[in-house]
Amino acid sequence: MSSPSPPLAKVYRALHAAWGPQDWWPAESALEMMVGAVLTQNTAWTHVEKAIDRLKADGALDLHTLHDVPLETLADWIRPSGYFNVKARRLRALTTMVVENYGGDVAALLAESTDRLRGVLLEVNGIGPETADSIVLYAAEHPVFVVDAYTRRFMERHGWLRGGESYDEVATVFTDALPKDVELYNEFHALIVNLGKDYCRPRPDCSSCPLCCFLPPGGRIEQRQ
DNA sequence: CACCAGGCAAGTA
DNA sequence: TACTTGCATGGT
Repeated sequence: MSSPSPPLAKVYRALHAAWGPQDWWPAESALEMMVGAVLTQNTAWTHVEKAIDRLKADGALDLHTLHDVPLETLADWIRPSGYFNVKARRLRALTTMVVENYGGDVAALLAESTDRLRGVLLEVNGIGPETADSIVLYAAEHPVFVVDAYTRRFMERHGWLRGGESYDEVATVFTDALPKDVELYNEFHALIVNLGKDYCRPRPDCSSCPLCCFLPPGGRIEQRQ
């Protein structure tokens, strides 16, 4: 027995009709995309852009440069993205994995099967499920659904999750309800992030919210504490 | 001034 | 296993 899938295909169409393509992931290369995935952990994207701009300005957005410079130098480049000491170690762990196991060839890493790629990324200290799946979806372009805090909040507010589900359980709700399609998962995740945390708060006029027709039975979306 | 952003790992009970 | 805490800048 399984509970009915939430109407995620309809939700996606409503969001996409309202806001259009989100143009994720903004990056000129797979390496830049992977670096951004680490730098954006618990961090606003505008700050990540500053850090990536600094790397580019110094010609440092290169696997071997990132791998060879002192951690202190790396940390200084990425300072605007916050947690710079932690993230310097995480980037170093990532580049070390690519150098030691893939001869420094990012494309070779991304050519792994979905499950192997996800597993290899999760082995890297500092890469958890969301960062790994962001790389698998946006860099390798395999159809995995990226679950973040916004995804859970959005699903819980609509009554489609109770809360407390594991990462993989939440991802499965999406992959069970939708076709396995890279473009779809790409746009849907971006649209959910675009919803943000303060959408559709109870208010007299909710006409600007594209999701009013998906309110839970008997009411409006629950207000956050 | 407070709050928090496209998380994760390590420590504690 | 299930919480809690540290990490840090910069925008609102």
